[in-house]
Amino acid sequence: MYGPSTMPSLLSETAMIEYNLPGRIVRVAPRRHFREPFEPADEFILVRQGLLGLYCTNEAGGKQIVSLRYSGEEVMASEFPPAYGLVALAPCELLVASKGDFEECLGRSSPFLQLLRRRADRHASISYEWLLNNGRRDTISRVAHLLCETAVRTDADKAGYGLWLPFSQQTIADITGQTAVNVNYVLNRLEALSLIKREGRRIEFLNWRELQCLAGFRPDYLQ
Amino acid sequence: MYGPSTMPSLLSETAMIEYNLPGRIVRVAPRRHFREPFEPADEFILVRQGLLGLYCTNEAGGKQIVSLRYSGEEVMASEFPPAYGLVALAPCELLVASKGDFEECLGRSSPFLQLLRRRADRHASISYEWLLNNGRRDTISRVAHLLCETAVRTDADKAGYGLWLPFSQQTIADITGQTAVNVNYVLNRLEALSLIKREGRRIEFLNWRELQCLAGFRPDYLQ
DNA sequence: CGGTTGTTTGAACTGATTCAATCTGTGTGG
DNA sequence: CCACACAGATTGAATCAGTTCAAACAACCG
Repeated sequence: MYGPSTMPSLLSETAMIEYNLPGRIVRVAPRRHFREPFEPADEFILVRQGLLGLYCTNEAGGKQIVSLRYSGEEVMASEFPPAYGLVALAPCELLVASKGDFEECLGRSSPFLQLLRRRADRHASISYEWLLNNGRRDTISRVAHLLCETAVRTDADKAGYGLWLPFSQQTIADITGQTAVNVNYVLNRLEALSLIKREGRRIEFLNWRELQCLAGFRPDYLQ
Repeated sequence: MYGPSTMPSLLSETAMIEYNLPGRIVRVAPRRHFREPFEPADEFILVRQGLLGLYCTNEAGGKQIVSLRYSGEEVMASEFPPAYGLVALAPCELLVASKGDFEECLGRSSPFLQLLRRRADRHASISYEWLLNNGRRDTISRVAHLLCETAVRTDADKAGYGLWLPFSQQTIADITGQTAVNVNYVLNRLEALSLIKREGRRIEFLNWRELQCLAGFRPDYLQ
């Protein structure tokens, strides 16, 4: 994919994709659905800026966010229309490439393939952790866990100024499988426990160690 | 991987793996843990017979089964020790191959790679569906959904003699994130609704259509 | 300014858990 | 063949975590 001298050495993984894959840039406003469940997904998507959520819905209209793609991460094309749709959880700038171009690029470059395998692996690990979270932890631990994961994935400062949460409380509810009302209670509880301090969506971690413990958070699964 | 004339044409996908990948055969008794969480996973595993569960545990010892691998399916090797362990949910016969041999085989054959990508895709779809299930459906729908999924994945007869469930009620609880006691209630409820009939672990589907509806089951995600 | 999205709070309700006990089937060793 | 152990299934009663419904409030944006 990249010849030894044709590419700057400290280009990040993501830039490596962007550099090699032809595609169009699409901007999506927050809360907009970029793709509905069961629509064909014959395009590869790279999130250049923003945050994309993969969501499923049940018959009653309940929404469950099943995966998050932060800036620099990707959504694979799939052979069959997937059961999940895509929402922009923040203003997004996407690089959208055709499946053909993507496959071609994949066939051309072994490092590119390696990279995507590693990433698929990581997404799977996170799914498993979320299943554990939603299946076997109470709501306060679930929210605490999401805070920890978000801090690590966005590389937030765990001691100083903290984390700017990219989620509304409703979105936290959609991720952790509960109601927005309860998320509000739980955030207050975390604050009452002196584990975090809140100002709007900004979260300051008052006791990162203790919060991880309550959440059962072990960053290993993020590699 | 296979030359046009060196391989019988109706060999299944799985046989294709088995045929090409050197490895040792391991037998695992039911309920035995084949690998604990956070142990290195430097081997590729093919389930030749039986049923393997990938599970995670929380601090309190609660177990969550996060994925199932039926006969013919595989567990990938991973670069880092994964947070999940492996349990045999039925007597298992596994083909265990070294990561080196696996990678070599992968590099050699493009169809093999395609196959594994398709499978990884499917595993991801199932994880997403499980997240929706555990996050946004009540316990009766969750169990109904698992019954439907199991019937389709094991290719059970949906009208006639039905399905032999490979799970104890505790295992169903570990998959659907509830207690074994409640699973028992729920199975009785499904029977009272005349959706299924039970004799031990054998499930007869009295109204497959209606059961799918209650479960919110759409087989699409299984391809 | 008015409309929309998001946050907060209270009170009533309920689905599911917890704890505890009993019962069934199955395999094992004496 | 019986006795025993063990995994699994079943049932009941008390409790509680989290939902639901409803309403008010704050913040944001064009």
